[in-house]
Amino acid sequence: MTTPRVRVRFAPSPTGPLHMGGVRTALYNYLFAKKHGGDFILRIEDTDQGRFVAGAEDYIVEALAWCGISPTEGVQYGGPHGPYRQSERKEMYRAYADQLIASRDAYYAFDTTEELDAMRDRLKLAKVASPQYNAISRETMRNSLTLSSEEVENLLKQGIPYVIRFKIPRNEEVRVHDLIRGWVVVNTNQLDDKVLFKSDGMPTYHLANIVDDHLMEITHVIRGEEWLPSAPLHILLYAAFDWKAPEFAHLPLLLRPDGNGKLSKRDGDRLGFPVFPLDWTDPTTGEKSSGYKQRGYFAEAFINMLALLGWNPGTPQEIFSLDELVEAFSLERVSKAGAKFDPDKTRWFNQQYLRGKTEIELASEIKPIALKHGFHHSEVFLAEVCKLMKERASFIPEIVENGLYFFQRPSKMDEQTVSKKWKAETPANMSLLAGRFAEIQNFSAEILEASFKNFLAEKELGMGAVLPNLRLLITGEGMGPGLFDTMQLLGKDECLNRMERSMKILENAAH
RNA sequence: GGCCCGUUCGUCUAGGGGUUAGGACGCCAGGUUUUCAUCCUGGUAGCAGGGGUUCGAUUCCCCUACGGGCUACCA
Repeated sequence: MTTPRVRVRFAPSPTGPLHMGGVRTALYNYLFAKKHGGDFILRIEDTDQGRFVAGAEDYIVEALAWCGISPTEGVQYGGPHGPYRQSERKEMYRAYADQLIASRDAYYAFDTTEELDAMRDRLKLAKVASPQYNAISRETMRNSLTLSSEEVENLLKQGIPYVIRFKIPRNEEVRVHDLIRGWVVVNTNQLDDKVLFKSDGMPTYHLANIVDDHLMEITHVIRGEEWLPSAPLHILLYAAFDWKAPEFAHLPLLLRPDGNGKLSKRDGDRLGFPVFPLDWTDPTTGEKSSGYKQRGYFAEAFINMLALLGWNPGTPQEIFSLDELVEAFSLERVSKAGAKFDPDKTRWFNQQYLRGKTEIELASEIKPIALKHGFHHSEVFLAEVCKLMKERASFIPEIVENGLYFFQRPSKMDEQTVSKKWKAETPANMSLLAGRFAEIQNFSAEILEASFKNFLAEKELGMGAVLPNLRLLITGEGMGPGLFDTMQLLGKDECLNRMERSMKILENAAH
């Protein structure tokens, strides 16, 4: 007997943008598939027509693509097990529901919403621990178990709306084996007769999921912990169809950074970090949410951070490329407890990746940002800026935003530096310095520095008294990268121009 | 409420019957730097509580507490 090829799936519903928790689930599926030389399938579970959100599917596909998680088969990718959108598989689910009716594992239920509510209220009043449609309460409801076959026939013929419910057996132990948690045992008395097929002609998640996983030959179901309570139902469903159930692995949840509870979009807004991979605008409300990509995060850093939230390689290594993650990944090293998301650590990861880039790579990254500011500088110039700013930025946009003076003349002088360093005798010294710089032919950092130091020696001045003021005139700031490097990049004419201009600004401000 | 899952520094985590309980992020201090950042060195801080089992429990078992998830004709 040969072990079947590993096949996993990520099966989101298109009800909105893909949350970073969803990205992590997709990532773990992808890593597991690649690790075992298997397939990663992207399936869209759009059986709830009421919650369908336009553009959500495209968002999911684009977000995964940005992350470098590419499905072997799936929606918008194609493959031999298609279609991969459940709404397009609608017809086939009905036959499976009928099969369970025929085998008496499922039944028709004609109860209205009002009747269901009344039943639950009644049970609540009777202090029943968990009021639900189950082996006991179904005896009092209108379904094909309580109604005569003629009545059922009649109702069906009349077109009375109905659902198909799964008949959960009474008082049986269901054992679910979870690759992360071990055995989980649940008594069927805790389970209710789940609706498998809705009155609108669509299957529910439970039916569609099991049927598709079977038809698509899924070997491992890796999904969020929120699905653990319904795993026993799924086991029962596989048994009813007489299908071999896949292996299960329920992933710990991603928790909010402060307090408790699972990470939500609200937390991102409140604490100022994205919860989505890409920007998203809600098509109905127009509400905008920012994404990691647009905030300047590298996909590799984002993925690296996500991989280590709930999994660890068992070695001190923290920086992993996607290929390295594939190599190192194993479900055994996934932790059981939920993990709080840490925006600071995410920033650190991004900084590590930024460091790893060459100046040329960074230059092409900042080009569009510079352009947005109206800066049309050459790539050579941009690369020089990146070289000077690289160590002082965690995000790509910071290179431009914290170094605006590379692109434009400063219009105001940093107040703190002015009040601390700018003295009565400073203007005279600055003018003298400008005169020295004007004589320099080869305007290089080395020569500038030498000239500057000569000046200090002659005037018997300290570095700390003069240099901050020179920086102020050139950049308008009290801090920044090596000043002589900055000046070399800006060039002689520009520097002299700035010195004169900035001194005028300071002069005017003094009056 | 019921059922299920979980609990090692503030956070992510390693470890596992005998360890000075290790690392990373953050934070703090010192050094380097004209400055800021980087970098280097060091520091702070943790086994939820109570019972067992054991020569010995943070590690195994039970209980409690706390946290989370589920409890729809949503996924």
